[in-house]
This record gives sequence, structure tokens and C-alpha cells, in this order.
Amino acid sequence: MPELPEVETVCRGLAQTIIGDKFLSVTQKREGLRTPFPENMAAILEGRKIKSVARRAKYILIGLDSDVSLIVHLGMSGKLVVSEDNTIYQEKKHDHVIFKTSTGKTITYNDPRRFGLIDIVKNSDINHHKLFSHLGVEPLSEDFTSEYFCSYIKNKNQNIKVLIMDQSFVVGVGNIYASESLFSSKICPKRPANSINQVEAKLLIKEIRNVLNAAIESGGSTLRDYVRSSGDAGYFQHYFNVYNKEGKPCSKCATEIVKIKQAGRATYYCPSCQK
DNA sequence: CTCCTGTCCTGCCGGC
DNA sequence: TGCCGGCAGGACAGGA
Repeated sequence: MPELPEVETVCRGLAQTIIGDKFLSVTQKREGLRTPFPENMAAILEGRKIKSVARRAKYILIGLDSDVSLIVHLGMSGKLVVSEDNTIYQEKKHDHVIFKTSTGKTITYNDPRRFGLIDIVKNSDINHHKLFSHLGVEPLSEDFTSEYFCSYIKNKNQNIKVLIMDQSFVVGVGNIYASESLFSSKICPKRPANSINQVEAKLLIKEIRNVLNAAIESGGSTLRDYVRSSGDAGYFQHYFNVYNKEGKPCSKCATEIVKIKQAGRATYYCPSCQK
């Protein structure tokens, strides 16, 4: 999926284009995705004005004037694309929900693998919502400190790479940025989490933020099918140091990048730089 | 508890 | 050329 930078990019794109619009019509082409769509979704949304667009973890929160929020998660392959030109909507394969707004925009939720989800929650209930209650700290917030890091990992024997992808520890870091930030920190992804000392924790926090911020600056990464809400591709993938680079020379020391599997997911690292 | 595996679904790529 | 296995940016349940 889109990881934090991609979701952030989509949110910023949406915020610039759809705030102030009203939902005119909502058409769903199926009953749901990973979970069923909310009951009466169209009735709840139609006529409502969009007040805000925000991100929590990898969730997009579209706040409405009825004090509820539309929650959208893009899963692995979801896209939320806005077209602004008031033209007739042309259905594409895997368009699951089509939102039309009062200013002639069409927002389509397209998701081939259907791992995403859409829900509607009262704003006052968001933090208690099943999807949100277990979430850890935002990596770009001040809550992600080395004290938090070190106390969390105390009894964790889990690989550090798997841990930084765990959304109950820190949110938004997915498979790409986990490998990339460990490379920048010179930390081997196979290290048990509780072997990370405070100096390394500080460095890793810094590098996670650097990598995420750099990716946001670049408009996210575009692999197979992620596109920004404008429909434009991001270009952070050109700056990958290790992700998808198996067998290629390390940018720092020219050692071949290695690919391993951890918790069922591919991990890329430089066996020479990362200790 | 902690940690790992399997699973949801479609599409794409590489190997044969 | 075509078929097939494996893999893909996530997250959850369930089991060891």
C-alpha cells in the first residue's frame, strides 16, 4: 500500500481540492472491501459539506459538517482520484465507490486487490474506534521519543524491522520505509529490537523521520499502481537505497544489496553497512 | 504475553 | 506464445 508518505500526499491533494464541496451523490459498485461499507453510506454522506481532510496512521479522515468522518484506508492497491473537469464519469475496472461533489468533481475509490476499507465514524468516537484504539505514536510527532522507543522495546525480541512496521508501536512505516530507514541508520534489520541502544534508537527515529519527510517532499513513491489524488505519480522510488535493489551495489560501499524474508515480507539491506 | 503464519484479492513478472 | 508460481506498498485472526 501506500505507506504514510503516500497517504499524506493523497490527503494534501484532497485538502486542496475538495474542502468546502458537498457530496451530491455516492454510488457503490459492491457491498464492501475488506469490511462491508457502512450501512446507508450514501444517505449519510449526500448533502454533507466537507470541512477537513486529515491523516491518522495510514487512514484518511474526511471530516463532514455533521460531526462524522469518512474513514478511507487504501490497503495495498487503493487509489482515491479526483477529477475536476465536470465531465461524464467513465467507469474503470475496480472502481468501487464514486463520489460526486457540488462543484462538479468526481472522486473515485479504485482498488484492484480490495484490501482497503471505508467506514464512517462519529468524530467523538474516533479514538475508540476498533481501527484506531490500538495505534501507536505518529512518527513525525513529538511523541516518538527515544524514551518511548527504549521502554517499548525492553522485552521485545522481535526483529527490529518487523517491529518498526508494527502499527501499535509506531504508525505509518511500511515495508519500503522500514528497509530504507534501517539502511540510513546502519542498523541490520535482523537485530532483536531489545538490542537497540538509546543512541541507535535516537538515530533510527531521526532517520525514519528523514526518510518519511523526504518521501512526502517527493510526492510519495510510485511502484506498480499508486498515484496521487491528482492522478500524478510520485517519484521517491528513484531515491531508494536498498528497496528493490537486490544484487545491486550499495550506494555507500558497493557491496551487493541482499534480500531476505522477515515475517513473510521482503527486507532489503546492505550486509556491510548495516550492523 | 510474544511472535509468526496464513489469509483476504487481483495483477504482473519471470521462468519454463 | 502461453501457462503457472510467486510475489506485491497492509492488517488482522488465530495458533504455537
